[in-house]
Amino acid sequence: MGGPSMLDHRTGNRRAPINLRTVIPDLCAKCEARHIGLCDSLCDEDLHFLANVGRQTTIAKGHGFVTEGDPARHFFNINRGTAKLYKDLPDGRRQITGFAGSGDFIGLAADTRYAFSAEAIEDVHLCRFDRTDLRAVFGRFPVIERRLLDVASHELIIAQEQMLLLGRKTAIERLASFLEVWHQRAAASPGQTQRLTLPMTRGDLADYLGLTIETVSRALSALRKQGVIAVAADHGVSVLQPARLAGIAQTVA
Amino acid sequence: MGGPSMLDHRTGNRRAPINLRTVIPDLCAKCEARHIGLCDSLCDEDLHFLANVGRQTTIAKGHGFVTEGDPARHFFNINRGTAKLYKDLPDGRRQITGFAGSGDFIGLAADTRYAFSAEAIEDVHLCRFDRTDLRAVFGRFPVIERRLLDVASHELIIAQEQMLLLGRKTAIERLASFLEVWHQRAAASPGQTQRLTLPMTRGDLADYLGLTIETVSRALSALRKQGVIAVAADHGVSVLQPARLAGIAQTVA
DNA sequence: TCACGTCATTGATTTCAATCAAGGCAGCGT
DNA sequence: ACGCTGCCTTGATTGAAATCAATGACGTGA
Repeated sequence: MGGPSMLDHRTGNRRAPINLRTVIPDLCAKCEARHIGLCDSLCDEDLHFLANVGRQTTIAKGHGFVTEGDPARHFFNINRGTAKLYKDLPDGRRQITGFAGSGDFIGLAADTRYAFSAEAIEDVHLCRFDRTDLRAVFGRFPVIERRLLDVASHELIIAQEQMLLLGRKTAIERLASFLEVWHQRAAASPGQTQRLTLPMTRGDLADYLGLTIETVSRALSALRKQGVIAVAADHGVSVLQPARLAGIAQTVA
Repeated sequence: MGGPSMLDHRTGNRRAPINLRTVIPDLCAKCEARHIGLCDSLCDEDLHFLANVGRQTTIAKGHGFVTEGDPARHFFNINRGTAKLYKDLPDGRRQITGFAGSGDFIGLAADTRYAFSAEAIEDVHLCRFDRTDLRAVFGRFPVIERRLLDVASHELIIAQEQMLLLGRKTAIERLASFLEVWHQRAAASPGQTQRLTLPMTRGDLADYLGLTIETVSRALSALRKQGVIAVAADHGVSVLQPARLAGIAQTVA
């Protein structure tokens, strides 16, 4: 205790990039007992502190766990599964603002009340913790606050890209853009190359892309007939021609 | 030096809300010499530090000062005037992702490169500073980093609201939503009650709402014919029936 | 095995906003 | 005064996606 690495995590001046996917689950110290990883060393006091913060929870597929307008008491970090985040209009129209998967953080877009609703589209394992506790975490580990600002900035970039999609792209361009993003994400993680398994239904896709179910289906068929993708029964999609997909998606660079 | 207020701004534990509109311009210490206001007291070292950070600049109406894809070297804080932030597709389609006015912060939605372009739609006075300097500012005044996280969170909320607008609202609902927001904002600041002067052209409005110029014009005419608003020549709009406007806008709550 | 509900695909028709087109108005420089 | 340009409005027509409609595939439970 008191060594240089100790100082590091307190000041937040650590050089090595810290991935939130590893940082935040470690806050669920009580549940998963993976205390180390936040930084090189933690003192007993830190461990004791972390042991009382997060709370591991499981949300069954199809169940909501955040409701727009409710007091924003919690933050969430997803360990496994996928959730959809959405906003509804009084007459039932819905806009899905994003899908949150493993490692993703839910609850940034909230002031005193949640600005969105959230529902599990697969069984979701997540770590829940109080906003008040989070404030204490910031005080103790400034690097986390810095990291959250980076996360928020990145989400803003994504959001602006989605505005471009919703405001100015055609149906087929929207589908291609979506597949492009998920293809990139899948390719980034080591494993299979071009085969994707999308966890969401056509309805979710429609609500995400600002279209109807029928138009999503037609756009997928169009891409399939052009030989750009292959569609399987189990929500599986194979990207056969990534370059053409990117071209259709109007990806700038 | 060393008093309680000193401790406050160093630890960022100040209770009173700090408005970025007052905080960040003060970083332009060299230009405006309004050093006090960040917190109750600053030591000589702080003043010297602040005197070398921001740089006051003026951007003439119609001129761009951020280009999407360029290395993101600077942050900006607007002191006066309005800028539009936008993304373009290769074929010229444009989506304006937001308008930044007095006190607003530009540059959060950037990683190593800008994810958007920015152009002044009025003469803009802004304070420019380097991202590298900003990092040092964070180290010295943690309260600013905390405040920036709040700002980013709020922008995420706005962005999600805009996704709902672009993905699911009709033309007239989009116009009404836009006027509703600007009406609220204007009403919040003391002064005139219902009269707005919009700084942007119909074209900008169209690019912001995901419509065409003609459709924006028609929607404005429709609202005018319904007696909800009155439209003046100089981009002036008076909200005559705020409640009906909100109803048309499908504002949830 | 069958009935039922959910989800997806495809076709026919309608509709809302885009496009095409014309004209008005204000500012500006010559 | 004149023409010019940029900006806005309004009308006529077109078009892309929504809506309406029918059908098929799949999983589940009786």
